[in-house]
Amino acid sequence: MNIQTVAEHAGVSVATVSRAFNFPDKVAPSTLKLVLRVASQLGYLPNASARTLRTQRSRVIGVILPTLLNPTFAECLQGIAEAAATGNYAIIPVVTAYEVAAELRAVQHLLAGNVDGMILVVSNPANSLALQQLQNAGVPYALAYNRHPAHPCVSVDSESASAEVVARFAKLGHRRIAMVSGMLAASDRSQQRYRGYLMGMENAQLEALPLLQVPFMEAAVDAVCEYLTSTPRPSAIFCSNDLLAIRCIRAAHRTGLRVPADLAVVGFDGIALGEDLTPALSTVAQPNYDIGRHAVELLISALAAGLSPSADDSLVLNYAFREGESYRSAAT
Amino acid sequence: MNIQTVAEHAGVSVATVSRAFNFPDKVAPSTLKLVLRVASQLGYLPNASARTLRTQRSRVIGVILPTLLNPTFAECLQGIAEAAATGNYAIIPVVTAYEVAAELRAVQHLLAGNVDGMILVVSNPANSLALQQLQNAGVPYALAYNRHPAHPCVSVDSESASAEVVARFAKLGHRRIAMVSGMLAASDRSQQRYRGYLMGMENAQLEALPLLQVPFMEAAVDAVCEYLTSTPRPSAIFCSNDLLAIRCIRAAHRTGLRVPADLAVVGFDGIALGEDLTPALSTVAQPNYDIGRHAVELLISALAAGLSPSADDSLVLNYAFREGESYRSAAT
DNA sequence: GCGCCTAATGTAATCGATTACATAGCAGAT
DNA sequence: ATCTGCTATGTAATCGATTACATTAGGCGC
Repeated sequence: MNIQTVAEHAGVSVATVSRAFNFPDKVAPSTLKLVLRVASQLGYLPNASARTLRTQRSRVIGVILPTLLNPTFAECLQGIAEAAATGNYAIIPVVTAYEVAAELRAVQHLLAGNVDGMILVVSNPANSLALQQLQNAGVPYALAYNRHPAHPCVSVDSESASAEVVARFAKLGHRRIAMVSGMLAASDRSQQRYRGYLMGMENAQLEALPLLQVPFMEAAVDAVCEYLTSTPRPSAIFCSNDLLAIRCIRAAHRTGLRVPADLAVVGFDGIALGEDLTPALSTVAQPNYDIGRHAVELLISALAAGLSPSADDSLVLNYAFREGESYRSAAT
Repeated sequence: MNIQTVAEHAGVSVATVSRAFNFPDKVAPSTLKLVLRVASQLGYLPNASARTLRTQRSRVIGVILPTLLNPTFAECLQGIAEAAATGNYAIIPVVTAYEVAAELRAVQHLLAGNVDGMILVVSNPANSLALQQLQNAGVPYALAYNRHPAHPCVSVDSESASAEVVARFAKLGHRRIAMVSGMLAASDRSQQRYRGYLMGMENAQLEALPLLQVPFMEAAVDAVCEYLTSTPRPSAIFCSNDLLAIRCIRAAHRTGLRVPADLAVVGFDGIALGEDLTPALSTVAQPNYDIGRHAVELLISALAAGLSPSADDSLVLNYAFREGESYRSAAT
């Protein structure tokens, strides 16, 4: 079913049919009604590829993110999906499993796919080949979670947030405050959070403990168990994300420690599930949904104006420390 | 950058360039090398819309699912995404928030978007307008999680699984076994699980308790708290999904009950997070990732053969009862 | 050396929209 | 009555690929 057929059935030209759909007030009201009736009778829907080919605009946004198995990104993608739908855009998500090679492939693939713009969460914007590729292709984009002065980013101030967590721990009397993260090399966020931790410790005049980097999520519980049975053990743990925090709590229980009585645990991300756990997860809650939503809105409004988002458009959203129940004063 | 330009730079015709990309063995090796070199120098990538327009195949799969805020579907989408990428397909996901009107809109939108096929999780395949629409558009599709004899589905036997859960409870001495679910009307899965519960109770010669239907996730904890303080309270609760189960555990703690000592809780879905909770969530683990993956593989292999998946292609995957720690013998 | 077959390449139609430009018709001004 | 200007509509070029069909050039058998 194409525009030609509709035109014939309605006894008008293809131009009129096209206008009926794209500029309804450019055709006589009677003609408009006729065309729309015929079109819906025939079940006509304008062919997206033809339109894209002609107009050079696809109304599709590519999305590149590490994984959907972390609810943080799933929540973010939900925000992206809804905002895109609202703006009449479709999305094509691609997952990278935190691998930079996959980021590059994804960009390449999406570029070939004629997307109008892209939202991405990259490993590290500072040295990302994917972003470079994107820039000299001239395709508009916005980063989510990442933070870099040279790129349009929607993020939160992970560093301050992390320092604040440490400050709270310190204020409650914790002295041995440890940090657990994934591999620092895998993400700029972990790095920022670690810097925040170090800063927080310095501010509190406490000695930073060696960072525990967990290479794989699956290895987390065992690694933390081992860490907790070494002496002297920390009284508080700050985790660079909520999934790790949940595993720390599990590790604590497994080694016979009660949370928060014997060990305080705070995460980072604010996944929705955390609130329903027992103990409710204490965490730095990022507005994951809104990070996605804002990134899309940023991109879409730039697209509407016919330009690319610039670094000046970057947004720093507020985080909120979520009290939870996995955290409290140091035992005395 | 288009095929024309590449052809000129390489001193060949557009047909040769096209063949170099699509049928490399139909051009002389020397020409092939030349064309590919020129193309990569110019950064040429075949325009997807033009190709789609001409070939009538987009290599895009539409995906319709309720939400990404439930890790069940996020895990499934991860499987879909990876399988699609492996098969060289892109995906366009659309979320419906469990609303049938949104399902219909999504189908319409994706049909207009020239997708080659669709994967969907609908509210109820038995009376889905979206599926009808899809069928008379002749677009190949496969359902995930849904179960219906007239459609190609990838699912697990929710009914048997649920009956099995009840049987296990009964075997451990539980007599007052309750079920909590979302609104039954919202999904065929809940209905199947409820039927399984009823069947299980009958098999165990126990009296089924009235079903607690929770209208919104946010209302779950309060609703369950109220339910648990009514007398006589159940000693075991079977939840139609893991998110509810997690909230039941929270509700139990809030009303002063220990899990599993005072109340046994079993969920359904097998979200990855459940394993890391304390107590580890007991649940009917569905292979969420594989459900997505198989649905895509089913669809892709039908597409490759130039036809639509049929109801006969339906797959019933195995579920596994995950023991967890939120469940044990009734107190005596 | 001639004809035939095959391999390599080229020419041009085609997919289905959008849109610049052309044209027709009609109202109002002069 | 003629001209001007505006509205409604039509004609045809165009976007960038794929591919049926045409053409050319060697290779091989006889």
